[in-house]
Formats: sequence, structure tokens, C-alpha cells
Amino acid sequence: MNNAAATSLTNLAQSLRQTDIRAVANRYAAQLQLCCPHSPTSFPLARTIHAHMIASGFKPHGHILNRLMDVYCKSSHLVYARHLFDEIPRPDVVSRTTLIAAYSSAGDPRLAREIFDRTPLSIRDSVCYNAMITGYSHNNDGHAAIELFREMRWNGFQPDNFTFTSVLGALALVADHERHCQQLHSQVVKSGTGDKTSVLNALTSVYVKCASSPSASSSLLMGAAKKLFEETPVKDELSWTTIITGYVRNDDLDAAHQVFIGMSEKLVVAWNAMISGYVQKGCVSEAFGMFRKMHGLGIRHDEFTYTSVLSACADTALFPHGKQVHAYILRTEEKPTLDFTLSVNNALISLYWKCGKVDEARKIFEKMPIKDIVSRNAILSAYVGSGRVTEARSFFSEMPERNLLTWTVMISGCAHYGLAEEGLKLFSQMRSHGLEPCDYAFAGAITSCSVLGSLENGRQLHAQLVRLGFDSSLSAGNALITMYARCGVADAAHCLFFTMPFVDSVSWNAMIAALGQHGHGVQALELFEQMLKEDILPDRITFLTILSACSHAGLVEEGRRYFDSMLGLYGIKPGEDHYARLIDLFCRAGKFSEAKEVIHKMPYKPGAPIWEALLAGCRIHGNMDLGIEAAERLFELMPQHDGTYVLLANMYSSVGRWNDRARVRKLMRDRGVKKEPGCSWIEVENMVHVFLVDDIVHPEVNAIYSYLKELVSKMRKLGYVPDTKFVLHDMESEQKESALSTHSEKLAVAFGLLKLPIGATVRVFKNLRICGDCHNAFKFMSKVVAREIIVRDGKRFHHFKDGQCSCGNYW
DNA sequence: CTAGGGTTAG
Repeated sequence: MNNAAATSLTNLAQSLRQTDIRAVANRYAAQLQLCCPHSPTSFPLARTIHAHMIASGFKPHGHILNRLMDVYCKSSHLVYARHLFDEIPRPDVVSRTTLIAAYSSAGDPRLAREIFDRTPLSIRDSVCYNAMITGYSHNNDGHAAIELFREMRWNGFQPDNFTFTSVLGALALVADHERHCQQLHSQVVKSGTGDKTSVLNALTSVYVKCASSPSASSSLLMGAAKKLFEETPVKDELSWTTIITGYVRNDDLDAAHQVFIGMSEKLVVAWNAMISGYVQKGCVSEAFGMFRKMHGLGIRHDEFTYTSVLSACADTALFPHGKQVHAYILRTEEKPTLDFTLSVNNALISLYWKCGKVDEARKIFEKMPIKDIVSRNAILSAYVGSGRVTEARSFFSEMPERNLLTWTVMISGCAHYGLAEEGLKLFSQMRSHGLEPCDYAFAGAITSCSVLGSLENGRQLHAQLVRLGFDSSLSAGNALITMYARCGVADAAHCLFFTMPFVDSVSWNAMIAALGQHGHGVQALELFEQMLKEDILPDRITFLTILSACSHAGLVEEGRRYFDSMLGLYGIKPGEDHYARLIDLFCRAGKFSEAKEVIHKMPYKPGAPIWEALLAGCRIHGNMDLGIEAAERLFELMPQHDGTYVLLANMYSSVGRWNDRARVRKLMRDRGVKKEPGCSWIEVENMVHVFLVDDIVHPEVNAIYSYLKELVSKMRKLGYVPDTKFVLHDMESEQKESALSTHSEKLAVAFGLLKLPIGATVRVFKNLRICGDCHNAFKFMSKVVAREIIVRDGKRFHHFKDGQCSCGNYW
């Protein structure tokens, strides 16, 4: 055989093999086409095909490789895709783009950017830029998205409709989006994509978002949005819903409805947009009207319709309505998809628990064929929201996955139920899991600081909040007002309140409460009047706060007048809690006949809070008979409550009725009632130091006792006489009834004076009410050491300065 | 291979 013949044979064999390979490749390609990207069977199918390739020695490349990678990515098996990618020497731009998109949607734009950066400029195209821009925008990095868009244009790539929709989406994430918006609008026009429905929708959407930013001139920008919508030649579902929700967000339900009416075809999404709009704005009957109209026109409700309507029922406690919808769903939806079942059941869980049916909510949860993080968070919220802390804790600890909301619910729950240490621990645990807290989580942690009186910790959280850009957050701001006030820095609370960019009724309530607790009753009332002037409607909390403020400052007539205005001017029916505070107001001022009259006239059967207020007032004024009556009622209503026994025993001892006092003590012992031990604490150098009565546990007790002794002798020279009556006054000194007994608040104050920088204000916290002798002693002490001493007790604040207390002995 | 809206957990 000559050489020519040999060459020809080799060629033939090669070409045969090539056609062979091409045929194989086509077969693989056809098989891979059968993998539906998001179906659950796609991954095992792809694995089988891939395994077959490996066995037959076929090396995937080109579009087959890319298709295989894409299937792996879409079924969240990125590792397999990456493995394939790493095996090819020079991956093409399509496989790179596939990975960029996959990393982005997996929440890792940094890995995506790594691939992007390693892609040579020569093989880049618009698509890979688009994928990366979207990646940033989906991961909330608007600036990076815009920056990359600039780079793309700088490098000479032509933006297309995908580019514009992505970058327009990213605009909403940055602060000055209004300026960018107009620039991009003109670029769209120049690019020739200005007639594309998708781009026009995205532009409309950005104008809508601009309009709803607080500083914007909404009507002008909504006008621009409307114009864009009207000039969209081919409108799709999105065009309609974008403009409808745009109006809803900008509080123009009528305009939204006008657009809706002008719709030629009745799209379910548009109905849903209207319904959810009505729900969000609290127009429940309108929402229901549309829901029924859909049914009448034969338009099928979907999961979005149901969830909107159910959440409306949940938030307005329309349980019967919600239950009817539940029944209707069970009747009409015969073959619901898993997605449908999941979201509808999630909405049902929140309906049931918000209407007080926690156990039924749990039953729904148990029966769900699939559950997700939303279902679990809803159950957790149910337990937390209804005060079932133990169940919440165990449910939380067994959750298979947790997200930002999970932690936030637990943290704010702990704060709300006074489990402050646990709340702060969870907050730091959450961060050590790499989760960035949102403003609600911060608010929870800050509330824990208020409970503990941990000012330093609270200040640090405030600083972090500002650094993270949450400084305009309402929830965090309101929590901070309370924190500063409850840590004794009323000025800081005031300053914050007046510098907050937006405030709501909660902020006003918090600030009024701050003034009231610190004994500034008149200022509290002035602030309330200012609130009314600014057209903020008071709520039931406002009045609770106002009544307390009046009570602390002895403003009896004012308090009575505001109480009367509740129903008369604002249509708020006073609850039993309001009556209790009114009675407290009268009793503290010694006006017992008024108090009794209120009790007789009020529309409630007097419960524990009423008798407690009465008893406390009787103790202050030594009204024995009425006090005993109140105590008797309380023994019936809550025999295990320690406070009643303590107050009654103290009343007896103050008039020397020792036998009666002993009888109360015995009663307490016989019923196994334990007195909550009094304890005081103080924060020094970011550490909380706790003291009990006659403390011998704190490492520095010896120094404290000798310092106290020194102080007392100086105080005596100014006229201080230790009041031995108060040794018996508080049952802290149960075991050791000698005049030497030292209350926890004295220890904490002395410790503060010793440890804090010279001249620094001493802030001490006590769980129970401050003892009378301590109250007297601190007046002298503030003079002797020439420092301000602030004590927060269970009820209010006492500022001791120059021998005086801010409470004016009225507490 | 890449985009844009309507819902449920505080």
C-alpha cells in the first residue's frame, strides 16, 4: 500500500469516528433536552446521562457541556457544575455565564465575580455582563450593579433590554436613585430599546419606587410612571400590575382602581394587586368585595388571592370570615399544587394564631404535606406572640433551619417577656452564625438593654445601627428612645426623638412615657398636646402613659380630664388597665372617696390591677381599713402573689401592729408564697454588677461596707438619721432584722461611687420599689459626694441631686 | 447563559 492510500484510510476512519461521535453527541443533546430545568427529576436524569458519558469515554463539550452544567445549576447542585467547569481547559463564555448566574442566585456574588473577572475581555459578551449585574442586584448590592453597568459601557458593550431591566431593578437599592433614573431613561431612549415592554415596565417600576421615597414629589413621579405605562405599545400582565401596585404604594387606591377598570382582559394578577392593595391600606370590605366579584365572574382565585384575603382577616380579627374562606378553599380546590398548599396553609397558620387559636394553628402545621421556613416562623411567632415562651424555646431549638426572621422573633420575644440576658445572648449567637441583624433584631436587643439598664451596651448598639445605615428605622429609633429613658438618660431620649427623621405614635408614646417616668409630668402633658397639634391620633397606650405621668407627678385634675376625653373626644373605650391607673392616680393623692366612686361606676368587675392600685395607695396614706379590704380581695384573686402579703405586712408594721404582721407572714409561709428577693444592679465598665440585701457574694463587699460606713458618718453630720422603721418596711431583711442590715440599692450605689469616674452620674436599678430609708439616705449621699444619683425602681425614676429627689417624695 | 410584578413569618 502506498502512502497516499494509507492517508486516505486514516482519514476515512477519522471521519467515520467523527460522524460516530457527532451521532452520539446528538443523542446526548436530545436526552439532555428532556431534563426540565426545575423539575425534581432533572438532576437524577442528568446524573445518569453524565455517568453514561464517562463510561463511554465521551468528553462533553460545547453546548452539551453547557446544558449539563445548566441542569446541575438549576437543580442546586453547583458543586457538580463547578467540577465539570474546572475540567475544561478554556471554558467558553456561555459556561462561564451559567456559573455566574448560579453563584449569584445561590447568594454568593463574590464567587460569581471571580469567574467574571477571569473571563477575558475578548470573549465577553453582553449576556455575561447582564448576568453579573443581575447577580449584584439580587444580592442587594445596587452600587456594584450600577458600577458594572458603567464598566460595561466603557468597554464598548451595547446594553440590551436585559441589561436595562437589570440595572433599573438595581436602582431601587441605592439612595439617590431619582438622579440615576432620569439618566437611565434617556439612555434607554437612545439605545432603541425604548419600545420594549420589559424595559418600559422596569422604567415604570423605578419611577413608582422614586415616587414612594419620602422626600420625593410623588404626584410628579407617579405622573411620569403613568405616562410610561400609557405609552407602552404592547402591555402585558406586568405592565398592569406595576402601575396598579404603584398607585397602591403611593396611597392612591382610587387611581389604582381607575387603571384596573380600564383593563380589557381580566388578569388574575391585577385582581390580586388590587386586593392586596386594599388589604394593606386596611380597606377590608373592598378587598372582600373584589374577592367575591372574582368568584362571580368565574375568575379562579389563586394562592396569592387567598393569602391576601386571609391575612386581612388575621390582622382585623375577622375570624369567622377567615374560617369561611378556609372552608371555601377546601371545597373548591380539588387538586391543589404543593406550592399552593404551602403558601395558603402558611397564611392559615397566621390567621388561626392571630385570632387566638394557637393549638389549631399547630394542628394545621402538623398536617401540612410540606413545610418551609415561613411555616416554622409562623408557628414560632404564634408561641412567642401568645406568651408561650417555653414552647417557643423548644420549637426554636429544634428548627432545622433558621433565618433572620427566626432569630428576630426570638430576640424580640425575649425582650418583651423580660428575658433580657437570653435575648442578648441570642443576638450575639445570631451574629456569630454570620447573620447580619435587621433593624427589628436591633430593636429587640436594644429593648433587652432597657430592661437590664445596660446603657453602655445600648450605646454600642446605637453606634452599630448608625454605621449599618439603620438610623432612620422607626422600630430601632423607638426602642432607643425607651432604652435611653429606661437607662436614666432622659436627655438622650429627648434628643433622639427630635432628630428622628420619621416618627409615629409609638415614638410619641415612648417619649411621653420617658418624661412621665422621670417625674416630668407637666412636660409629658405638653408633649401630648403637641402630638395632638401635629395630628397624630392618640391610642390606648398613649392614655395609659398619660395617666401614669399624671400619677407620678400628682396631677390629679389633669389626669381625670384626660381620662374623660378618651371616650368623649377620641372614641377609645377605657379598659380595665386605664381604670386601674385612674384609681392609682386618686389613691396616691389620698383621694379615696373618688377612687371608690370610680370602682362603683366602672363597667368592669374590679380585678387584681384595681385592688393593687388601691392597696398601694392605702399603704402610702396609712388607710388601714380600705387597705385590708383590698388585700382580702387580692388574696382571693391571686393567693400566690407575694406583693400583697408584703404590702399588708408593711402596713401593719408601720403602725406597730406586730401581731397582725406576724399573722400575715404566717399566712404567707403556710401558703408557700415566696417573696421575690430584692436586688439592685449597676453597670460599671460594660459589666453588670448585681447585689442582694446584705450581700456577701460580690468580691468587693468589704470595700463597699467600709466606704458606706464612712459615708454614713458624713451624712449624719448633715442630719441624716437612719430610719429603723424601714428595716422592717421591706421584707428584704427577713432573715436578719437588725438596724445594720444593708439594702441592695445602698450597696449598688456605694459601689458605683467607688468605681465610676469622679463626678460621673451613678445609675442604679432595682427590681422592686426603692426602700424609704434608702430614698432618704441617697438624698444626703448626693450632697456629701456632690454627685447625681439616679435610681430606677420597679415603678419610676428618682434623681437625687443636692439633697433633693426629683420625685418630690411623691411616689 | 441574562430581566421586570402580585403573598405568607415581626
